Amino acid sequence: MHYTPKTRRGEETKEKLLEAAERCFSEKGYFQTMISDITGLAETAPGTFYIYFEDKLSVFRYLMDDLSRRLRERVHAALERSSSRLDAEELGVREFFKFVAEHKGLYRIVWDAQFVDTEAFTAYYEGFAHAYQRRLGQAEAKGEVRDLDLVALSYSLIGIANFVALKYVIFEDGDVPESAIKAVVTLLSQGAILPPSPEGQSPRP
Amino acid sequence: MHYTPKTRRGEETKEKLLEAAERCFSEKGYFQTMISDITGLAETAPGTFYIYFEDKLSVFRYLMDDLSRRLRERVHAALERSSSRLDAEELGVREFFKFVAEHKGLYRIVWDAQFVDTEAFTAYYEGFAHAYQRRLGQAEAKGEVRDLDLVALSYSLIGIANFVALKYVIFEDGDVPESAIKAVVTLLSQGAILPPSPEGQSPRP
Amino acid sequence: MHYTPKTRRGEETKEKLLEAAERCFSEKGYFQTMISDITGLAETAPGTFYIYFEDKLSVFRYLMDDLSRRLRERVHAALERSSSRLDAEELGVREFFKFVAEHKGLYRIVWDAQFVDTEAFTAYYEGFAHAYQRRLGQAEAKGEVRDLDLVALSYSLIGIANFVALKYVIFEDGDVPESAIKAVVTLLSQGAILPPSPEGQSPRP
Amino acid sequence: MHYTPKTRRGEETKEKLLEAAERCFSEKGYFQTMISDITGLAETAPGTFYIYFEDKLSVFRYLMDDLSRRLRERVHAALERSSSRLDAEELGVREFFKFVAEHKGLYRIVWDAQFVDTEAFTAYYEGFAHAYQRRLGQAEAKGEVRDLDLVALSYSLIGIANFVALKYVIFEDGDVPESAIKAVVTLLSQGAILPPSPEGQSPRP
DNA sequence: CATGAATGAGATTTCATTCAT
DNA sequence: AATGAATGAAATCTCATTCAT
Repeated sequence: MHYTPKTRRGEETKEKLLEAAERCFSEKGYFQTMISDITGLAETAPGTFYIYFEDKLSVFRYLMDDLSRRLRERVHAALERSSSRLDAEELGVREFFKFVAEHKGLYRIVWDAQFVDTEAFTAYYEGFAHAYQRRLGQAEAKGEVRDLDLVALSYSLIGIANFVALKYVIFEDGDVPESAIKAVVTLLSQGAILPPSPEGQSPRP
Repeated sequence: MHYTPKTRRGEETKEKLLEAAERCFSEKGYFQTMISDITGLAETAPGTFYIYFEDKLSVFRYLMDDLSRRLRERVHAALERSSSRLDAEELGVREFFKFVAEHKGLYRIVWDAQFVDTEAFTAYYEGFAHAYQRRLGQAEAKGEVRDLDLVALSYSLIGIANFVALKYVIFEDGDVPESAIKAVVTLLSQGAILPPSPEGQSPRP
Repeated sequence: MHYTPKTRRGEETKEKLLEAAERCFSEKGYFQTMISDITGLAETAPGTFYIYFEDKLSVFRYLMDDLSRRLRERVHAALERSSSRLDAEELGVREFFKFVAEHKGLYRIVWDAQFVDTEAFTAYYEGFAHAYQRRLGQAEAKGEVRDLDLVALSYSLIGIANFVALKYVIFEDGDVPESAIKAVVTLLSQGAILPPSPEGQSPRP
Repeated sequence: MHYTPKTRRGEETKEKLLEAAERCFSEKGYFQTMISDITGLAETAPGTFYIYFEDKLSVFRYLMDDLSRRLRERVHAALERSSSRLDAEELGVREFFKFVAEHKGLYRIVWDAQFVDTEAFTAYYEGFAHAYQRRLGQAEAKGEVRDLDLVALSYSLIGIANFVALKYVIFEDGDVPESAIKAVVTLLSQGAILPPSPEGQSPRP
């Protein structure tokens, strides 16, 4: 697979290349990143890249996997601290938003993956969704989740987290405000769209 | 802008090229689509492409705009038929899923847009979100929507629709089942994650 | 050779194409002029060009010949009116400057010719030079021209006229001032560079 | 600007490319020279050209500047050795003819420049003319040049040198004969066209 | 290990010319 | 006569990858 450096210097070079690749991919996307962009940023000669990596796709895959693993770990750790399913959801999205803000670049890479490496892209989301469905299933058994299509539900929840992050972190380049988190949690727990009441008065939750 | 054909034959050729471009982009993505793929599929000489379009980006933009316009029209028409906000949401997502299923190709193009044309990508979602926020605001005044951060809410709803479509239409290449639509509508109206019941069967971590 | 139009309309079209070609060649040069520039300016379809001309080179040659012929005629007519060789030179350069100013475009075409059609280019200048040498030879016999290498002399005189025109007409886009004509005539008749006089005083002509 | 090679090998390659470009441009002109002609002659792969130069125009400009600089240096050095203005003119044209003969290629490039790069073309001649005018002005103060329009005079002298070189070096592919140099020097110092004397005898200067 | 020059296949793009209408 | 769409050969340019030093 990847060449494993045998010296301290080699390790540093590989590290520099990986960091440079992450930045390039996240800023310009996979296809618009040239090897020379990466080696330029890493301040190495073009040929050096091929000492450590097979080719462009190989670094991309490595970064995808790395991203995916780190995100899972983080979210998983957050869930450990939760006392209820609703709590878990809130901690989960908070952690997710934090992760996205910290690794804006890596996060963007995922969007690019569908055409670079369709399988990796599918696997990424399906992996998340399956774990989610398992947890939702357990919670359902305990009466903490309504009896609904869990596949649809898991993708709905992933969609919410992704698009709220997209808006605040990617488009606005900021943090997700508390009001938004409250909106998400309320939507999850009570819904947001109310049936028309005959008298039209605002309902009490 | 685009060259406007002066004869029937020219019109047909331009049409063929647009269709070919749509198919190529949706199957291989923007960057992996070569002009020669497009002209090959359209069965024209390479040069013919340049009679009608400036370059690859120009066709891409055209398709993006076209997609956006058609989707809005469809959803808007659906909303006209709705009797309540909740009804509107249901009709809206149904129409959206139908559109995605019918134009799977065009829909995929949007995902590719962020690196091809960041502005167009942002504009696309922001356009949708604004319209959504306006409608939610009106519904809120009528007590049909909870008093929540409407920006976060609009992006949540867009996220739900997009990811459910991603799962069933793109990943599974099928239709969105009724059970999924029911899950979405229930989530919107009543929420899906319930607070731990007072009887307190303690959740297991 | 060229197609000869059989109708009034055809004649007009050919005329329009020739005028357009002249303007394009003179503004952008031969190689940078595209057939579509010419037909665009002439307001005809691209195909129409090929009804009247074999190809691009063919129009270029036509224009070169035309230019050459017209210039000769003009200069020749001027020389007819001259009473002495010196007079002829003055009238000749005046007529040349006038012609260049009136046909700035056509004149420029000549410069382009050396690479388009080396032979035409050589022929153009050699033609001029020969005629010049003949006249200078006659004048020499009459004691109106010094006994010098007439080939060198003819090219010197052509060079003077061309570069003075280049400066004032092409670079400055104006007319050649009287002072410049006086300088040229004085140079021709008395020279301009004086030997160093021991006392260093300005000489009297 | 241009890429600066970091190794001896790179330097050699750049040099080979420059020489090849010079030869191609001078033989076929700018527009008819293809990059592949240059790389073919330099015996490199097509892509190698783009390591060292941005594009065709960039090499052309480089060669123009180089030519101009070298010619100035040569002529300047010649003038240093002159004892009078007339002497300077003779040494100047001799040096010029020698330079043109040695660098026939580079010299031809200039003629092509007006459509390739109008500004460079104008700058080239204007640069020469200005320097010339300065020197003529100084000589005039010393009574070594007649009181004439110096702009016209400088372009006349440049024109003479250029067209005499054109004839003997470019057209004839030989050297400028002594008789031609004598003709030029005589023209400059005493003129060549004499006013008609009533008796028709050769005048004495 | 690192370098950076060289490669060359392949992509984009141009445009003179043809030809059916 | 005129049109203008279509052609396709040829030119420009890119960039992942190799390899001698």
